[in-house]
Amino acid sequence: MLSERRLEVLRAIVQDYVGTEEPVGSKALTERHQLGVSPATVRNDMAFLEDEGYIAQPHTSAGRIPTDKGYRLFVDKLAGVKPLSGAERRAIQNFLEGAVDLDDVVARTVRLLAQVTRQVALVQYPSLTRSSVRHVELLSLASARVMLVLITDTGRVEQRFVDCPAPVGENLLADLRARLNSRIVGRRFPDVPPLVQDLADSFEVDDRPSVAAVLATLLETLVEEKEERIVLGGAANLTRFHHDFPLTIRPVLEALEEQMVLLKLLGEANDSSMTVRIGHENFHEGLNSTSVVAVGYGSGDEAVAKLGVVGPTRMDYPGTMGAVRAVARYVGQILAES
Amino acid sequence: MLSERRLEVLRAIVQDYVGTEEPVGSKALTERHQLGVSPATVRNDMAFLEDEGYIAQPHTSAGRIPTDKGYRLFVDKLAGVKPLSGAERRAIQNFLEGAVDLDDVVARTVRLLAQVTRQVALVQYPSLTRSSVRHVELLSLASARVMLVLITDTGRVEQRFVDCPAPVGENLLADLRARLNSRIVGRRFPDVPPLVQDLADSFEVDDRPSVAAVLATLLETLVEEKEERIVLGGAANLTRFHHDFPLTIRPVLEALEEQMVLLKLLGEANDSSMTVRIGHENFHEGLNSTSVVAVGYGSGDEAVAKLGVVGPTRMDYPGTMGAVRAVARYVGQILAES
DNA sequence: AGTTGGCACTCGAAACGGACGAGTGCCAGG
DNA sequence: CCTGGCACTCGTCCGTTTCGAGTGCCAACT
Repeated sequence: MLSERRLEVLRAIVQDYVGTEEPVGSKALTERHQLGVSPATVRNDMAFLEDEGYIAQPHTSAGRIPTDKGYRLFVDKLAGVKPLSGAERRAIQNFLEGAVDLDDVVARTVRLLAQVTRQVALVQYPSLTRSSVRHVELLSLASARVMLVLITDTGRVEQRFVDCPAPVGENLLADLRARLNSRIVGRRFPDVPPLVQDLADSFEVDDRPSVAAVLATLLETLVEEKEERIVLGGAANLTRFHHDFPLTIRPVLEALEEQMVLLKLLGEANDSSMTVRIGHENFHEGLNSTSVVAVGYGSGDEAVAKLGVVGPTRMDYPGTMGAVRAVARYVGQILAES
Repeated sequence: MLSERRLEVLRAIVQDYVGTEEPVGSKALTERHQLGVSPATVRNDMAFLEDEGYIAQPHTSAGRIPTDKGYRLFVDKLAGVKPLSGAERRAIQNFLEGAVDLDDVVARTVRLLAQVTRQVALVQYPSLTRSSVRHVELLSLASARVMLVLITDTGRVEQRFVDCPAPVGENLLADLRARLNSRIVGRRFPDVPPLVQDLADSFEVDDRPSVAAVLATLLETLVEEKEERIVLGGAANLTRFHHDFPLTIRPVLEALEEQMVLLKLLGEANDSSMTVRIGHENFHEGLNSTSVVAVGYGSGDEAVAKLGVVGPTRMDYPGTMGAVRAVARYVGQILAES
């Protein structure tokens, strides 16, 4: 077990390194923090911390920098969540309240988050699988071509084209629309399939294939994963770190363009509590020197999607966590109002 | 006027510089191209070209690089549009045909364009102002709260919330929906306003304020500019150039995050023909060493939106122009089919 | 007039090398 | 267990040198 003072030394190292971005030595530490001991003692502690894998030195005769394990300990045990100032909170609220629709809420959120944290922001669209149905609309485009529009309680709209095996009349369409809505409006997506399973049977034999086609498309839309879109912003902030190596920025940019990767980054986070994944804890090369701070947000008690930021492992964790949490809360409020 | 050979020298300089990314000298030029003259002669020509402002030298005793003016001449007079290979064309077509809806078409297009050109790709959503109305749907959310859904012939869907001054019954809603659709379906957006101007008058006095509110929101949606969204991809390609200066990548990334800037970049392009804007011709600092190649695309004869790429001024213009044009054509085909 | 070879010159990039100093590990004494 | 002292390491900084690609100019040639 680490003694109280050694923990304190680790905390000091993390704080200084995050501030200066330079390896921190024993002398500088004692000068900038009241540890009550001499540099020599700190050196011993540092040697111990290094043996345990919490810190490392880039090269001999240089200062120490925290390892992923060190940051992990810092986040778990040593760091609180720094709340935002009142002014910042008001600014967030004002900015979000100007949004006109869901797209706008998401767009504003991502900009806001990038600006406040000065890092790369990720915002997942309210997930379909946790949403419920507000309305289903069917439109006739051509005789055998139908457009299906699905509206969720989070304000999201999905549309699909359906090619039916037989012509579909307006009466049939109206009938289907009415029955469909009466059955599934207000239902959660996962609950829908059993509710519509036998719906085709109640129609004329000739119409059943067409009805089945529409239903199939509907169910497909409900489970569609690819539509768990994630919006990204603040990529320019990447240039604030890595100032030496455009080489290191490359893989990060590439990773950020892969929706699948982003989904994983946010997706593995636990539902409501905040998740911090540090360095190699992200299962993706190229993100090995970045950390992800993510948290769920939602219109009510339950999280419907996630948002978060991606930054260097050497980030200001307390501040970032505070900002992420605050933004998530306000977005939740805004969504609840609409 | 420039002699034939001097033009040839300029072309050779552009080609070599684009290939090697290094200033090109007189000796190397004569070795790599059959100009039929000696380095000394080329030196004279270079001096002339420099006087005229087509090329410049980064420092004394270095080779020459083309200026913006030089690239301009190259693009206008010396370069053709290099068509893609058959294999590339087939790959494009296959990739685009897998799209399931408009969002998917756009997403695939931007990825494709970034991949083919190995640069940053921009794709503008089919513009609202050139679209026509396919259907308007009205849904009751709460007694005095209505959701308006507008569907365009390009498959795009816009939704808005409307807060009405008075409760809106289902009958009223159905009535309004029917009348609205009968008047404006199939119309171009700019033609809509006069068609609905007097619509409120034909309703009960009590209902008129609510109807007016819905109409107001509808008209607002029609003219909304901000929704001329532009999707961007391939930002990682930025790191292929600028390998020396992460300093230069910064402003570009920042500019690319501003929707307004992107709109301008694409928007000033002429309707159907291809536009190439080189270096300072882009009215935005930070994009002074980048060029934009843009072209309109559309489902029919007319362009409904633009797409293009952003790359360094030292880009392969013929190849890029060929790729951009090819992608635009195939996207147009795909849109026409759906 | 246009082209060519020769030549002196410029100047950035790369290689070299020593001084500097922050930082370390270790040890003996408090 | 803490502390001051000390020898050692090694990366960074900075001035110097070397090297060579490239240039401009000029006289000679066609």
